[in-house]
Order: sequence, then structure tokens, then C-alpha cells
Amino acid sequence: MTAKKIWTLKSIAKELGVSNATVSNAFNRPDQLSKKRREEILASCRKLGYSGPNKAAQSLRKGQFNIAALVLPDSVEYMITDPVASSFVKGVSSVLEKNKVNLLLFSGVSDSIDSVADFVDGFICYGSPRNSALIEQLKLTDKKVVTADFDIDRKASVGIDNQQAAYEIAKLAIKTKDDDVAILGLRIIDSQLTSRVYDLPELDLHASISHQRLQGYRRAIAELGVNFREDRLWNIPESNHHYALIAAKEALSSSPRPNVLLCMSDTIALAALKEINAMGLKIPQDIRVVGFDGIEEATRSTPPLTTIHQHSEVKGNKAAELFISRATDTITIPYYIESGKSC
Amino acid sequence: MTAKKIWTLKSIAKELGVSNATVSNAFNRPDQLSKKRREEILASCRKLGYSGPNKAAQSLRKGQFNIAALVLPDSVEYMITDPVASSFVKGVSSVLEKNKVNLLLFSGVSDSIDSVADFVDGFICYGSPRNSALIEQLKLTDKKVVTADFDIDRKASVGIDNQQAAYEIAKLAIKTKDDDVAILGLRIIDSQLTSRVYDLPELDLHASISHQRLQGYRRAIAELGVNFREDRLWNIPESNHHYALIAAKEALSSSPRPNVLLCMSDTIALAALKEINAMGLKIPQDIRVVGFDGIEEATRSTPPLTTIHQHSEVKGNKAAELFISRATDTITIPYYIESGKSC
DNA sequence: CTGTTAGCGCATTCAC
DNA sequence: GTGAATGCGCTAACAG
Repeated sequence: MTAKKIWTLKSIAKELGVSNATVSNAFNRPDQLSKKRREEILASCRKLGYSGPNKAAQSLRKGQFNIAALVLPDSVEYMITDPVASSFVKGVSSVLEKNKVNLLLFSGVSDSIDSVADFVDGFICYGSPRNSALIEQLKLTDKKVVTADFDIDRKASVGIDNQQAAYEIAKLAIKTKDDDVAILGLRIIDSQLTSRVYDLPELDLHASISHQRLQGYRRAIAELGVNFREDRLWNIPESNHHYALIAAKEALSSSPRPNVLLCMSDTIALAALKEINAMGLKIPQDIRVVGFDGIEEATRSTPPLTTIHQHSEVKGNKAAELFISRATDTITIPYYIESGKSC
Repeated sequence: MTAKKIWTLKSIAKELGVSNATVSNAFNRPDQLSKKRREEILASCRKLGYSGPNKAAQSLRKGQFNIAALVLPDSVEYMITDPVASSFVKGVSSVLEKNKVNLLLFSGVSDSIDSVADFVDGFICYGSPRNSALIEQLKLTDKKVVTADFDIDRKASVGIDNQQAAYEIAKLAIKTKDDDVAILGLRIIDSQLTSRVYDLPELDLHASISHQRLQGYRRAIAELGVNFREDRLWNIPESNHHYALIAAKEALSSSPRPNVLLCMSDTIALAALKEINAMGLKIPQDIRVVGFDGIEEATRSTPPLTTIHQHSEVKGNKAAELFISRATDTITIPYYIESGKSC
């Protein structure tokens, strides 16, 4: 058994008795040599087992890598099981795949984008990364940057009108001014704990989608003349069943029991539904619940969830298209209300 | 506003009045120079905005990239929303992140691994890629290869004993020899259609986890003396709700109606549950259903699903550990039966 | 259409 | 500790 020969552009050129420029052109610039010559060379290369110019060297030379880093809000492991994030990734990947750009998953808790900045063409940033230092770095980098569900000055971005959507769904959920409303919020404050929020900090967080949604809820509450008790706002650190269930139990066992639950994600709302069902309460007679996102599981729950459907996959598509086209537009994506049976 | 200076090792060395070897050593080989000198240099670099040697050039030089390609069974967009695959990715990413290795998502329908082979350290392959040409290429590559849920000769791999697991859950689901069993199979044949399977091809597919599970079911069926009708096997091309529902409807409307459904994934089983509930049948009195995988949603269904819990995330951990350690072991991961209420 | 050459940015070796 | 030299594998410009 002989060791497999590892060819390089230079060695294969010598083997074929042509100049290395010719081999390079055969692979990269068809117009630079006759069709016949090119076919011959490519055929010989294939026969010898040379699959083309080394991609790493090519990238170093050209400064183009065909890799997009997808910056997730949190560590990869926390995000990948979130159906909303998954849909977004799906949308991104489908467009990137078509354009032969590879997808690198990048954690939002990384120290610095420097660890990858030298070998990616740019960043697609889904939500505000937990490590806010990354945001500053993204502002400064010369690489392409596209953001989704948040903004960086003068960079391309996609998103929905969170405030308006939250407003609309709240108007649907709240029926009278005597309703007792509780809000199960997502990443309202920078805390890893599930807890009530008594004081909202006046941070940059104002730009976050959670705060926009909160403003939307508040607008509806004010407009309907409901008396919203400020101790009726919960913070849930991650959109997962575990944390959501804790908050839901706390809210549902508070007294008097709220009869309207505004949830900032479907995952949260589904946890609430489960708890409400377990308590033997009737939805929507005893208590009304609305979600946000429009994940698939929400159409299969009992009862099906009334929620904002926000086309996460399309959002991903658009983000990737902006990335590919190097445009710097701000795209607002439409949403619709998924009318379930939960309110 | 002045353009930001882009430093290179060489230019920064000149600026600092030291040799470029010294700068390189300051970043990469602390033992090669005094601590004091090193700190000085690093501090100056930080001040000037040089964040260290260019990663792309470093990689080309060293032949090490700190990127692992995760080869998915199908296109990225099809897989990312599958909760089982997501858990696996989660497990992989958590270990890679700790080792500062980046994760590149690679489609199982790509033409060739050549498009990335030159700039990754190797491949973690989750399930058999739809494009089987990739398997041949993976056999030949000099890069690291770890497989999960299938085998490539003499490469590292992780998985569970699918046959035994399927056998055990089938034994649980089938109560008497007069039971009428239907199997909702996953990727049993190479077809994009949801349909009955009348003839099983004798392909390499024998090595696939689906065929191992099928053998496990068959062993239980034979042992219990059940008369299994060969037209009671369905193929579902992807583990998603849509396809699964089609198969479930077909199976449940066949006559006589089966009273035991062996499902090769939880997603399939959940679709079946939904249909059964919609038909007004009682589980497990009228019909018993078992799944496979142990996804979280299966614990929240009505009724909770009886299934094989297979620690997908741990599987991902192990795969990544094999990758990092360059070991070539075959690891078999334990599973357990999640006793729900569906059988 | 072909061959030569100078880098892309770096790591490593070797003599000093 | 230094500085020069070589090469990782390739592309693009240029002269022929």
C-alpha cells in the first residue's frame, strides 16, 4: 500500500508539464484558456486525484472565505433547541447553501469575534448577544454584518414591528377593563433568574425586542383602561419550558389569580397552558393566554395557542440575502395573528 | 477620520522595533521570551489595535483550523428543526466550545466534502448523509472523522444498540399474539414519499439505524407469535409532523385498524397521537403507541409517550470528545425506556 | 494562450 | 533573545 500522493497546484502542474498558472486558470478562469485544454487538464487532475486548488490557501490569497458566522444570542447549546432560533437558522442556511456559503455557528458568549474574524466573510447576528462586548466589536469590524431582531448603527438588519404586534395581541387577549393581567416576559432584565421584575432598568435594553413588546402590551393596557399591577411582570431568562414553568406557577398561584397571561414567547405560553390544564382551569373561560412567535407546537397544544406568527424562517432568508448582497437595508417583515383557541 | 490601520505581524514588529519572531513568540510561545518582554509586547499590540496573528494565515501555515464540520443527514434546513438532531448538535457544540473549536454546519446533500475539507480539521457525521457519495469520500479523507448513528470502517463512532432498544419497546407495546401491529418507519427506503413498503431492498441500508430498529421490532413480533402483515409497514422520508401525519392517517384508516403502532421517532408517534385523539379513540385502551428518541415534547403530550430515551445530547458530547481526542473508539451509549401512558 | 514572479500573513529554523 | 530566510498553496499581474 502506497501513501496517497497529496497534490498541490504546483506539483500537479509539473506532473502535467504545464505552468501552474494554466492549472489555476483551468479551475478558476475558464475564459483564459481553450475549452479543450481546460477539459484535458481537469480530466487529468481528476484522474490523479487532485480536487482543485487548496481552499485555505485560496482564501488567504483572495481574502474571501465563503463562510458566514451566525452569532447566536447565547451559547450554541442554549439556542439550538429553541424552535424559533432553529427556524431562523433554517432560513439562513437555505439561502447560504444556495450561494455556496458555509455556516459557522458562533456563540454569543464568546469573548471576542477575533477568534473567527480572520476567516469568515462576515457575521449574521441573531438577537443581541449575551456578551455585549461583541456588539461593540461588530460595530467596528470591516467585515459584513447583518443583524436580526436588533440593531447596530448603520448595519443591515431585519425584524418585525414588535411593539405593534404585542399591542395587537394584547388587545385581543384583554376583554374588559376589569381583567387582571400578568406578563410573562423574556429576558426583560439581565438576570439568569426567573423572578418578578419590580424595577425596570433604563438601559440600552430599550432597544431590545422584549422591551418593545412590553411597550406594546403597556399601550394596549393603557388604552383599555386596565389597572396593571407592577408586581405582575415576570422575567424569564431563557425561552425554555423549565424556566417558563416556574414563572407560570408563580403567576398562577398569585392572588388574586390573573385571568389574562401575556407571554413573550410560545414556549412560555405552552408552559402556562400545561400548568393551567393541570390546575383544572378552563381556557379561555377562566383564563386567557396569548403567546408570541408562532411555533409549530403551538398549533398542536390543547387548546391551540393564539399568538403572533412572525415568519422566523423568512426572517432568516432575508438576513442571509442581505448578507450575500452586501446591502445595508433595514427590512421589516410582516407578521400575522394566529387565531387559536386560547383567548 | 483616519482609516483604521490594519496591522500584520511584520508591520507591528517593525513599529515596536522588535523582530517578527519575537512578536510571534509573544503570542504563541510564552516560554521563548521573558515574561516582562512578553507583557510589554502584548500591551503595545493591544494599544495599537493588533489583536494577534491572522488566523487564516496561521491556519495555512500550521495546517490546523479549529473548525469541525458537522455533516448532517440532509440539508441544514431540513435537520435543524428536528429536536433529536438539535440535541445532538447541542451536545457537540458544548464540548467543541470548551475546546475552542468552531462548528461548521455541513449539508448531507452537498456534492462533495472537498468544498470544506481544506479548511476544517475533520468531520463529525450525524447519521448517514443523504448523498452517499459523501460516505465514500469520508472513508478516504486524511482528516479526522467521527460518526454517530452509523459506521464507517475503522473510524471513531458513537451510537446506541438500536435493535435491542426497538425489541424492548415492542415487547412492551404488544400485549397478546392477537394484536394487530403497524410500523411507522423512518427512512426505511430511499424515497421522498410517504408510503407503504412492500419490498425491502437488500442494500447497505442494513447498517442503518432504521433497519436495526426494524429488526428489533421483528424479533419481538416473532417471539410473541404475532402475525405481522407485511403491508403494515410505512416509510416516512423525514421525521417531521407533516409526513408523519400522512402515514398515521393511512395506517389508522386501514382495515382492520391496527391496535399497536410502533413508531421509529417521537415526532412520528406524536403525529399518531394527535390523529388518534382526533378520531376519538382511547389510548391505550383502543390503541397503543410507542415512540423512539425521548424528546422533550413527548413528555408533554396527551397522553405522555412511552418511548426509548436515547440521550442524544450525550451522544453529541461523546462524538465531540472523540473528535478532540483523535481516538478511534466505538462507543455504545445506554438508553432507557421512558414509561409514559401511551401503552 | 503560457511561464515567471511577487506577494497573501504567518511559523519555524538557523546562525548570530 | 534577534534577524534573515524559506515555504504553507495559491492568485494575479505582467511579459512574452
